[in-house]
Amino acid sequence: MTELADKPLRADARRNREKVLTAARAVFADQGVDAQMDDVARRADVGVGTVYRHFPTKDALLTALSDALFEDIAAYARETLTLDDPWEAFLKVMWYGAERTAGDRAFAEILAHEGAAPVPHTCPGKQDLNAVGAELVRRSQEAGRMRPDVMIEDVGLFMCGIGNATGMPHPCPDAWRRHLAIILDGLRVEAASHRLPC
Amino acid sequence: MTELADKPLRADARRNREKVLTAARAVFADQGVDAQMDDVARRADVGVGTVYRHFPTKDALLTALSDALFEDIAAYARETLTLDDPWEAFLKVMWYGAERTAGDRAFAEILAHEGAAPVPHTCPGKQDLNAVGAELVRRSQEAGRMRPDVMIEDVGLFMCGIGNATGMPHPCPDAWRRHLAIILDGLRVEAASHRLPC
Amino acid sequence: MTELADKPLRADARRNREKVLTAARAVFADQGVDAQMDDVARRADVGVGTVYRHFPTKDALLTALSDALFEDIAAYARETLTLDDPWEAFLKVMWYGAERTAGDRAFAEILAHEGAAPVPHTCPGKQDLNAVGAELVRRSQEAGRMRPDVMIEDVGLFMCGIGNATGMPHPCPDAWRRHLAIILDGLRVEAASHRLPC
Amino acid sequence: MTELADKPLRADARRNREKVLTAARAVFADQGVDAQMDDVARRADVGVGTVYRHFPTKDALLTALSDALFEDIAAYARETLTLDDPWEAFLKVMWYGAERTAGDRAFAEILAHEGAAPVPHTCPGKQDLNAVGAELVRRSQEAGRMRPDVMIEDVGLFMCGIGNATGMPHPCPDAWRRHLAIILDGLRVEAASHRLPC
DNA sequence: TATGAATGAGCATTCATTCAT
DNA sequence: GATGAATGAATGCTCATTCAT
Repeated sequence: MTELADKPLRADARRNREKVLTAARAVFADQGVDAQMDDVARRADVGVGTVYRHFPTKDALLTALSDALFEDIAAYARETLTLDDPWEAFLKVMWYGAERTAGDRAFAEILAHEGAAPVPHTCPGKQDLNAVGAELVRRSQEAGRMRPDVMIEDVGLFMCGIGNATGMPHPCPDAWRRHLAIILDGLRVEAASHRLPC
Repeated sequence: MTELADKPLRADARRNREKVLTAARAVFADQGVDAQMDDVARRADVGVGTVYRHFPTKDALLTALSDALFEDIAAYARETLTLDDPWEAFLKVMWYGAERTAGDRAFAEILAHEGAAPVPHTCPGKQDLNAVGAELVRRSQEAGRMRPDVMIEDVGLFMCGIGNATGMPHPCPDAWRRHLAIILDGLRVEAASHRLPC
Repeated sequence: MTELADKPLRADARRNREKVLTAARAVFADQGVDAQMDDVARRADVGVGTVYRHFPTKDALLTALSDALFEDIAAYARETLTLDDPWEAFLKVMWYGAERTAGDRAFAEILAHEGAAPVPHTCPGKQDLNAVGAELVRRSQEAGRMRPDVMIEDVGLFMCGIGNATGMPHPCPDAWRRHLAIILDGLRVEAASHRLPC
Repeated sequence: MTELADKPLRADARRNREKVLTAARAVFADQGVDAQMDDVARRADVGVGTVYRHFPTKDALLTALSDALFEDIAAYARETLTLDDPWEAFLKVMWYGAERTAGDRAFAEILAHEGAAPVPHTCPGKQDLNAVGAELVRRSQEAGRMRPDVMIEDVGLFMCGIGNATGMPHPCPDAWRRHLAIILDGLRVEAASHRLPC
């Protein structure tokens, strides 16, 4: 009953939590948000009850997963802040984020339905990524490489588009790469033909 | 006994069919493909049976809705073929199509999940739009206005991205317009910084 | 509005009633009692409304059909009453009735579920057949050809058994003929090994 | 940790499975195959979900029920193989099987619609019963007690007939016993007046 | 009067979540 | 704590019957 007595248990619990998260990541990435909690449990080789012990609802699990992914991209982005060329840094982050998004069907779906999404707009990972992203955008614009009328919020739109482009019929494998390449070209100062609306 | 004689009956049915289509358009546009048939019926102010009389399955209804939208955009596109400037024509079609897509959550979802979609790849409206779209792309490229490495299939990706971007949190209303503007700038010959991958 | 004025209409109506009955006979004989009223209407080449004008419910239609079949068998049976040999007469009726039953899936099903059947026990055709059948049984027993412990009510059981035997897997086509042949042999005086129970 | 250790859980599930089976037996025996899954659940005093946990579809439940009944009769039949008199053995099995069939409306219906039945022709219980039944028939015929032109497949027809005859209006309770008695008399060598058709 | 479109209760099945073991 | 069986509201679809035209 003491805190020490719980420790071994907690280690066990943490291990289980990891098993659940890993399984959930695989299952949702593969089948999208409509995958079933039972599938997650089966893949984690635990009972559903255990999944629910760690994540009280399916939405909570999806949120944890998404937040971790946002956090991961944010961490990557933070590292690029040390690079000399902010535009190159921005490009790297976009390619990295798109790669992660394209590989995770549930994440792409969640990005897309942000309106009625299971994941709150304000989860920490997303906030983080927004902050670093904004800095990258600001520096790229200051360096005169990115068109000045782009806002950090626009970037979320790109990601969402990329994610959902996965799986669309297209003669090229990884067609999303073409999608992103065009967008990135459109973001360059040289590309701006008009000022963005709004 | 004349052909006109039985019109009244059909007129009634057609009126109801329109009511169903209108209701379905609203409900699915609003709630996406997971909206319920009962909601459609309720909104149309008819019984579910009536919905099913006109459209034998939910998928059939979704297909009818999507196909009509494809057809509508295709018709618009066909008109622009008479314009002198093919690039301007292409721009107009993109703006029109995006406008339609952005306002219809179900259509955007269907575009996005083309793989396992309820709507067959080969519905006539889609074929139509693809044909006219391809022509617009070809002419724009021949006129030296659109980067030559773009394929008609890429355009579907853009639409899908635009559609799913709707509803994302963004300080601008109609944020998708910014998304599209950037993409269109990225499509110009002047914007191409590298050849597209694949 | 006079009776005469209605006459032509009634002729029309009678013709329609016949069309419906004929179609219903074919449809129910083929698909059993679960066939749909719409199928009957389609086969009769009339609207469902017309079917319902002549027969207020599906059960009423099924009853009319069954009753006509009972009546038909009863008529056949009445003719055999003129034959010299009552046992031969009985045999003829059984073979005739079985033939009709085996060819009509709905009739067989209705015979089988008499308990919760759509058709009232007391429809005239059935009463008729019972009366003539009872006479045939009585005479056969008086002539010393049929075992004396058989009751007319037993005969209904045989028919039901025959009807439902149709369609069972069996190496012989018309396997029900074997079924009936055995039953008829079992009904002969010579066959009785014990008195029947009850 | 021993095999016995997780028995309690399984015991609980098995108890529920039994409850479902018992309820289903009663409900389907009473109302036939058209009885509803909700009724089964209500009668078993469990949620529908529980019924579906143990039997994935209604057909699977019906199959389990039928197969168990076939198996039960087959077991009974196997015991009679040790008796000296094969004809007596055959009679016992027929009476036993008929008793079981007469009390189960769904089973009788399934026997009758073998063609389009929910239960596969090849369920183990049925195969079993067929095998033992064929042996009983063969021995009865070798012993010169059963008419030689009877086939094992004919026996299925009798059962079906018996089962469906239940519930028909008849002055005797258990009228099917008279039906069976007559059939069995018809199967004796002495009863054969002609060779069976086909 | 005939038509067939409209109705809606009914039914098999699914799946997020709870809870007894 | 972990397990997985139990729960039951929800959902797509059917079909006997009604009723406006």
